[in-house]
Amino acid sequence: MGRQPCCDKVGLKKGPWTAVEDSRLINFILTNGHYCWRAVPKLAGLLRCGKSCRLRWTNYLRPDLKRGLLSEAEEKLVIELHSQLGNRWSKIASHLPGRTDNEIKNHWNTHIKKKLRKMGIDPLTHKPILPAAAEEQPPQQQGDRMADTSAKISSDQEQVEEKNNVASSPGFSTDEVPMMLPHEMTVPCPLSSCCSSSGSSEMQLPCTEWPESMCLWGLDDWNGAWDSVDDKFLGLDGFAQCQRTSLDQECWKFELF
DNA sequence: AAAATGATCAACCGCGTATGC
DNA sequence: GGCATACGCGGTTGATCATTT
Repeated sequence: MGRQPCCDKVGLKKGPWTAVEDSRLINFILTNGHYCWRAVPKLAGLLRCGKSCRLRWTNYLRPDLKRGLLSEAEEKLVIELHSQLGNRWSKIASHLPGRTDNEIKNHWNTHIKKKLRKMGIDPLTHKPILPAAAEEQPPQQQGDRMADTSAKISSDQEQVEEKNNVASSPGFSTDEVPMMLPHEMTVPCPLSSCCSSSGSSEMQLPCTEWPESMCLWGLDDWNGAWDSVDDKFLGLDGFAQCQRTSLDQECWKFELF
């Protein structure tokens, strides 16, 4: 018996997500969390399957995601973890807070593989690949080179872990999105110069441009309007609404209501 | 300036696994 | 134990942008 499709695909939308769809999904999860991905699209008013919603949330919309290229230290940590774990991207991602398995997988295939090959290392086995190079260097030296690389990577891994405080934080697999309630959400600002984490349990949104230009996680056409009189964001179509309550370390705090 | 090629990454697909009945 | 269902994972695709010819 064939496997049932994850959802009724008739009439469901595929392809790139629009800003409106994004905002609907964000608002739904911010206000309700997700107890069942299959139910999310229906309840959020989206013509998508639950799987697509989950992927969009975990890989792009989740507020704790870092954006941008992996740093050199992160790259080396990925290499080290890949040598131990293989293509278990979600496991690897769990060691890099704010990074997704998809992001790491893409980065591996587009950047890291090439780098390793340039270094004469097989990205699959993490061992030297070039027979010519093997002839040029005695085995001991090769081993030393690998040991050096490993040692350097381990050192960098420590730096990354220290930097990200991995040891003390309960890392979770990127697809294992924890149930979060709105009051638990913090939203790192996409503008790097803007925010620093305050540890507040309140929802925080970027301060520099928003609300004037509706700069919310890059959603320039956030579907709603800012009420400058009451300092509130009034959403449309039943979207969640929030109110600016205070300024903390250059980040406005918001409370959903 | 236009076409060809390459690089990047968001999104999809299908399979494996966990869970509940 | 067997089946149905939902979720998670990894491989792959394809659209878009950048670079080269």
